[in-house]
Amino acid sequence: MLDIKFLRTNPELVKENIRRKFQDEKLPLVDEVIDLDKEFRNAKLKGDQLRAERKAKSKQIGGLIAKGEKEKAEALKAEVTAMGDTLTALEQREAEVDQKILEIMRVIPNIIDASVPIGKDDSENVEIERYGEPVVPDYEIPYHIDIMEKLKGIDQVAARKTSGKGFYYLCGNIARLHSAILSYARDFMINRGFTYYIPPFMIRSEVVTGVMSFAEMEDMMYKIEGEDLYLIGTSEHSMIGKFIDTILPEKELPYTLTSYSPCFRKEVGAHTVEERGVYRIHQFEKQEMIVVCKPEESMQWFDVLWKNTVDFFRTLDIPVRTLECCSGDLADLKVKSLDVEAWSPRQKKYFEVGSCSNLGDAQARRLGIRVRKEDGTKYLAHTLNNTVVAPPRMLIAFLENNLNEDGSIRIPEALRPYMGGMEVIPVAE
RNA sequence: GCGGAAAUACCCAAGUGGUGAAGGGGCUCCCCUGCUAAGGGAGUAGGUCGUGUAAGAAGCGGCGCGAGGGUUCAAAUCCCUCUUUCCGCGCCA
Repeated sequence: MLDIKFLRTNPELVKENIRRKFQDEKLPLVDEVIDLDKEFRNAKLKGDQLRAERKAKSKQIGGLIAKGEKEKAEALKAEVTAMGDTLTALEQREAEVDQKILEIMRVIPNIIDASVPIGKDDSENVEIERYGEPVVPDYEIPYHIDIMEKLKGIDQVAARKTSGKGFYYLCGNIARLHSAILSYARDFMINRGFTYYIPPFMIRSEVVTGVMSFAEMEDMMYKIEGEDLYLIGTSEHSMIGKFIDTILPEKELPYTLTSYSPCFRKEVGAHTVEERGVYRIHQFEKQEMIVVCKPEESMQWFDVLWKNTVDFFRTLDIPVRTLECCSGDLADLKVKSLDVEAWSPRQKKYFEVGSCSNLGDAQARRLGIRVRKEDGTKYLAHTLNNTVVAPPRMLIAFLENNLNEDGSIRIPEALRPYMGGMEVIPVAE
């Protein structure tokens, strides 16, 4: 979310940014919100004046009553009552316009970083760098579900019975592998100086509407019936929610946090749940990183964050590449974003396993995340987030890249301590 | 889950409808004093919005006493809903 003052003084810049994101349909919103802003400030000024008058007169009434001058008091009362309707109407309009402004400001995209490549959609994202050799072995790599089934590691039939499409039972060594990856990811991030968090898995609607739009909420969030609670779609929801309306002492920055949580998503909308597979599902688990820092440091942290993910995957012998989101593929709140993609030897292409974002001060402005300097002055923090790993999806890459010809799975050295020393997951009898 | 009590500033805390939300501690500045302690004086309601401006300055104004509504000429104060904390009981991995 942009600062309305910034928009007011730089409307052309904001429009140019909208064009660069190929959202021309939003162009009229800029002038519209400028007009609304004018109206709001007008109404506010008039309202303030009326309120000041009411306040002063009410005090006079008190004085008159104390002195016993009842008639004068009554006359004054009538005056204040008379201005009541005007004020009520004004206040209503004020609130209405304010709400409208907020709605529009939430839709006008954040100013993208100068380094973001211009492009319409994800087909124009730009590859930054590859890490590791994308190998295609000379034996066939089966679909990941088939690999898992051969290892007796998944039961989707039962999951459909108990929970429906988009759920899974992981079992045996695959379930253990899943947990091992998360534990390893946790320690990996702790070793890089991040603080480990296990957040609430349910949050109040107040927090949900803070971190996403109503449309997103409808399409993603599961609501608990009869409670004002929603299942989180990512730990970012509770981790950023934690900072809503807070003023942080500057000396405590940066906050570098890594959180684990299950994630629940309805996945209504453009993509639907995968019929067969664990690529897009209603429930998964994820290790995440969150950084809250000074504005001048956010780009450095951005680099640190995505490199963490790359390093993590490399220690598991999975080739990855990073892909920079072009302007059109960048979510409205983001200044800059990179996808980390893992190699799929079966599909002979890379696929998304993580997403690293710098939100600049937009999220902080929307949620009231401020920093107080030693001298007492305040500014908005910058926020960033990135996936460390989301195992069910990453298992696809893991299994495909570490599959032996006989169907067994190599366990990379880094992971062995978390698998009880196991070097290979053997084919089930 | 039930019953009771509570929520005011950095901390403690007064305030049951009426002019500027007491008082104390702490903190900041000043005075006094070989130094320190003690003492004296001044300041200290965050935050946010508007106005103002070269400016995120000064000044002025609105809102603001856990949050949101309501009653009233006027609400920290009265009413309703919610949240949180403490105490007691119940339930529970």
